[in-house]
Amino acid sequence: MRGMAIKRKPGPVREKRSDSRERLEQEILEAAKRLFAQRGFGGVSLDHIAREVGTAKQNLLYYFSSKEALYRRVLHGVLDVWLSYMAAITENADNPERALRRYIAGKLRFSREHPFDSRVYANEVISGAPLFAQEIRDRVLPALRADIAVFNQWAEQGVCRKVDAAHLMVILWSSTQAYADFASQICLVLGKSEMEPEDFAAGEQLLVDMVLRTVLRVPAQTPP
Amino acid sequence: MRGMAIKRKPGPVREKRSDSRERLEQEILEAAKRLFAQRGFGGVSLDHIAREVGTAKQNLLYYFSSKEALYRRVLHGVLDVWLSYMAAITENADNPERALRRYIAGKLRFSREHPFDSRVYANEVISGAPLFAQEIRDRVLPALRADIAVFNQWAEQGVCRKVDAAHLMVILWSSTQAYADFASQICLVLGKSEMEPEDFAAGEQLLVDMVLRTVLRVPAQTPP
DNA sequence: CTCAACTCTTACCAACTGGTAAACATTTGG
DNA sequence: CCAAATGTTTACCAGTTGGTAAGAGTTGAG
Repeated sequence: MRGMAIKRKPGPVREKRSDSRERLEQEILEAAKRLFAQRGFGGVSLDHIAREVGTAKQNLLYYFSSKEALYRRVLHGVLDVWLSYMAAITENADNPERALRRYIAGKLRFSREHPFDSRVYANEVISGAPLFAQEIRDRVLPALRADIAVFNQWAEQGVCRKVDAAHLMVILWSSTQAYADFASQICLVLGKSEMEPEDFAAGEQLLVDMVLRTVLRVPAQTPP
Repeated sequence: MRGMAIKRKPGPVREKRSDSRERLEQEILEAAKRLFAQRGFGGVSLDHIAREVGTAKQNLLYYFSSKEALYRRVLHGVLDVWLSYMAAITENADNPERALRRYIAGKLRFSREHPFDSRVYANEVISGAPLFAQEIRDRVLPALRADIAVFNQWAEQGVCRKVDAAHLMVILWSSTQAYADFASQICLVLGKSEMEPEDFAAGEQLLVDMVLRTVLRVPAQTPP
């Protein structure tokens, strides 16, 4: 299948890996992510994941040295995605309203587009982040601290009301996250079997409204 | 053949037989709750719970007919506690500001006083509430619907701005819940090893501020 | 074509899983 | 006091767990 000129580039420090290897590795990670999201680390067996991918458990252990190693890889990928949606505030430090709007929109988009990533993250944090605290410290906290710093700067400049930025981030983070993690409950509340784009839009509008009313000095131009 | 005991049903037929039974049963439920909260249903073994209580796995199965039965009992208890903290809105339907203040305070008190209950609930919802959807439908939804109805009534009476009550409840619910479920992450953000009462107070103040600013027509008397 | 590296499968394993059956122990009512 | 009811422990089970060892198949560069 891969007869054509395989343009396996020099690659990062790795040796030559065939496309199929990379593809299967990715498939395993995807399946593992879905299952870990639903049942947590302890609730999933290697066999379970392997069957999902259509291979044998022992083959997973060829690609990943242990269950924990696989889980760590999943977590790492989750964090990559998560962080990629979170840069709005520092990128728009000159415009609080735009920064907040984009941040909320981004986090909600993450919840909609990557619900499994969100749930893996949530599961890990709920169990006390035993394997992940360090990575959170190293990668999430700096980003969060930067956001908080921007908030405080806005307050000092008088552009914004002085609010507790850390707790504001907690509220933003948790309520946007809820649209992925607690989707099954939100569906029950809304009386639907699945959330639709307009439900995310409604949540976004309300949350943006709440935050802007709280943070901005000048009333924001939100619809009545 | 021992004694004349015919096939003995392990299930409890009598209730007030002895205090010790009730006490141990409660101990088991508590330990199970703690472990399920941390690792989810699939991540905990009966043996694990039994050792925590200081008895043997087989004895758990004397008190609870199966692992799932035990888990259901835990969930049921969790929901009892959860609901007991949630009546503020309908109880104060005549006073929106007081209702919202008490609701938020109550939910946060629940998160502080019953973090394990909160996490068990969260775990169950994240995995799609496979064993719990019915009970949520029967017990949580009516309460939530009643709250939403009160909101809409306020809006119709012109006491409040018209907001999407369902999504407001999602935001309230998730952000208060976060102070239990995501405590480990909040601690990292706050740079503490454990949250203190003043952290809950700060979160409460901000959340109340946000909600009242959004919902009330007359600016609330929150501190600047 | 050849051979070594890469990928996958078969065969195991000891520890653990939820659960059953029965023996043993303790409490309790008469 | 004694027997029945209640509570706890021992013995066991078949299936699953994460993980190892080694062999078999496949691939591609020379």
